[in-house]
Amino acid sequence: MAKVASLANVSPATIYLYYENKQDLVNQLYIDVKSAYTDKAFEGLELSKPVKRSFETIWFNMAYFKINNPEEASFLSQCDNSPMIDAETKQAGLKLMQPLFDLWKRGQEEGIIKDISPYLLYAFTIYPMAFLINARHKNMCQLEDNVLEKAFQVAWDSIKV
Amino acid sequence: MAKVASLANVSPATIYLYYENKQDLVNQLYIDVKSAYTDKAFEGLELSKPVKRSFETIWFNMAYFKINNPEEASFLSQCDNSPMIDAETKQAGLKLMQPLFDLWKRGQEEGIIKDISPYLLYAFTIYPMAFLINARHKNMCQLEDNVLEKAFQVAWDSIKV
Amino acid sequence: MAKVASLANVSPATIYLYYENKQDLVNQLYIDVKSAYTDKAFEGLELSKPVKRSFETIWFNMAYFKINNPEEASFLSQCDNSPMIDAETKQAGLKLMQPLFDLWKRGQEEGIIKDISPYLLYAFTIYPMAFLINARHKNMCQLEDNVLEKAFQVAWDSIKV
Amino acid sequence: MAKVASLANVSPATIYLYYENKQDLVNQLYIDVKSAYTDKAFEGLELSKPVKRSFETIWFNMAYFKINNPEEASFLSQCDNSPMIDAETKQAGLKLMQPLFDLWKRGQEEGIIKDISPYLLYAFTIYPMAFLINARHKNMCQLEDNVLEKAFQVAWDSIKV
DNA sequence: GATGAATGAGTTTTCATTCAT
DNA sequence: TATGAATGAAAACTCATTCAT
Repeated sequence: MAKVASLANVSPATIYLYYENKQDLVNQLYIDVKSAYTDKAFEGLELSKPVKRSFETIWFNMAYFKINNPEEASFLSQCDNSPMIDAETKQAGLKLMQPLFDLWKRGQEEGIIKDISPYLLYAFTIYPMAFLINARHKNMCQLEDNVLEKAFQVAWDSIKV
Repeated sequence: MAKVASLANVSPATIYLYYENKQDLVNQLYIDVKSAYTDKAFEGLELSKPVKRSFETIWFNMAYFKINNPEEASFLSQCDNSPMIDAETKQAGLKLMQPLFDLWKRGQEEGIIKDISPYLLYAFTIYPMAFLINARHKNMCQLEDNVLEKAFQVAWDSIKV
Repeated sequence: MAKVASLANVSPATIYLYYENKQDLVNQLYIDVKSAYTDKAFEGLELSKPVKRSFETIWFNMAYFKINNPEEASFLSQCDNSPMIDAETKQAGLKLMQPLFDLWKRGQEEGIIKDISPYLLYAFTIYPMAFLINARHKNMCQLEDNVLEKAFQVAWDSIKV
Repeated sequence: MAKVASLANVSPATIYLYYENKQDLVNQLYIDVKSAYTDKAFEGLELSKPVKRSFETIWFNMAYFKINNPEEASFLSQCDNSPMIDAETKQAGLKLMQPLFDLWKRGQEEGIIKDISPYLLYAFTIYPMAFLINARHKNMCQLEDNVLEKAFQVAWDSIKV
């Protein structure tokens, strides 16, 4: 908290005017970052377009957000894989993904996407990005545009009927 | 460290006879758990069998390890998504996966598996399990055997040619 | 101070327009509550009545005040038994008891009350109430009217000649 | 806590090896001081002696303890009149007074002491001492031996049949 | 007169680490 | 090898007080 205060050029006590405690600060930050992420994700989404097209848009939006904002991406990935965020807040974070879940449902109704739980769809198409970004960040793998194209192909192959 | 010592029925000072400091303890623990995980993963692996068969064995071995050892799985997932483990140690952990990488290479040479970086293969077939186990742990999704079968199908579809 | 301000629907800064600092606020509050207490104590007092009669009136007035205003009673008792109030203010509080001291003096002149320091008289007849109210508050003892009558009897027996 | 640590010539952290937290420290201290007090109180008590004699012994023991240990006396009086000690611990403190309660019961069976609750007996004979010691400490009243004798007389008159 | 926002100087508590034995 | 006892340094948090508006 002292470091956060110092970065914000305020006294530690000031933080407590806006957040109940450290946990509350982290929770709210998580929601804020997740919102920025999903806002970007659904940017330029036209629901009149075919399901695959829309999914592609969302997928690349997410990928570019993570590539362009590695700190935010790393923060979200840490939060999602640890008990540092309480269940309630995580649930609220998931709700922000609703448009994607709706799209998948439409895809399933159209017989384009496998009829499986959204958790599975998420796990195999969106969640893998975190790993790739992480690896990229450590210079362990490149993510040029053609690799990204391939990655999307893999994601789509995994859930298309 | 005091809590670890207490759980081990040992004085805190004793820990420092075996580990240089906390970071060292965590690093070694990471390698130990990762070893237990990969040991299980490659159990019963017969390289004479076809690539898909072998991959299936490994995949289910991994899944069952995570389901049966949720604390270990959660620990590994936390480590892999945070800076708590240093890069060097993470690299050492990855090396333990070598047999899987070799198998994939063979699959690629046989024209069965997509010709993409092992990072992509890992990201889309193995990494997603962490999300599912996590979701399962929070009672957000079930992982009965038939769901597991479906999940494997998704994983395989993502990387098969 | 923030909590006090909030309960008063006022900004913390506003408190400092009326009180120099926290100590001053507590001091003034002490005098205010003590005044309310002694005001009640001497209510309906007719000095024409015999000493014992008047003392009885005062004693029961005090008892009922404490029973009906447990928060005020507890506050006074805390103040009187701690260094939180400065000596000067405590002295001022004692002065509010003057009518009782005068009554005792009269009783002593009439040879009805033991010829001892008013501190002793106070200690053995008034001060004990604090203990009883406290005990009552913790459901450790009842204080129905007949118990109160007995208590007064005890108090009177202690100082009557 | 820092001040306590400093007085004890230890680091603040050391306190937490012996006490869970500040509340626990205060609670244990309360019990310790109360024990020292009651130990003194019942010193030289011979139950073969008559009730009044025994009570006198206890009463003066208590008085001298408070006179000789004003800091301890003040601490106990602050604790007993404030919510700083939790109910459970206060109850434990009261149990240390058991021998006095037993004596009173005997006195009541012998028809020497008024047949009233021990809370009343305590409130009117023991509790007043706190006030006197306090007043003495502020040079508001003297407590020479003859005053003490008088005070005991008052106490005894209040509860004797 | 009133206040919203801020804070300096504290508070209690934690924790990785050490060292004499 | 093992440890009980200790701690320096820092953590999270609190609170009486101030001041520009």
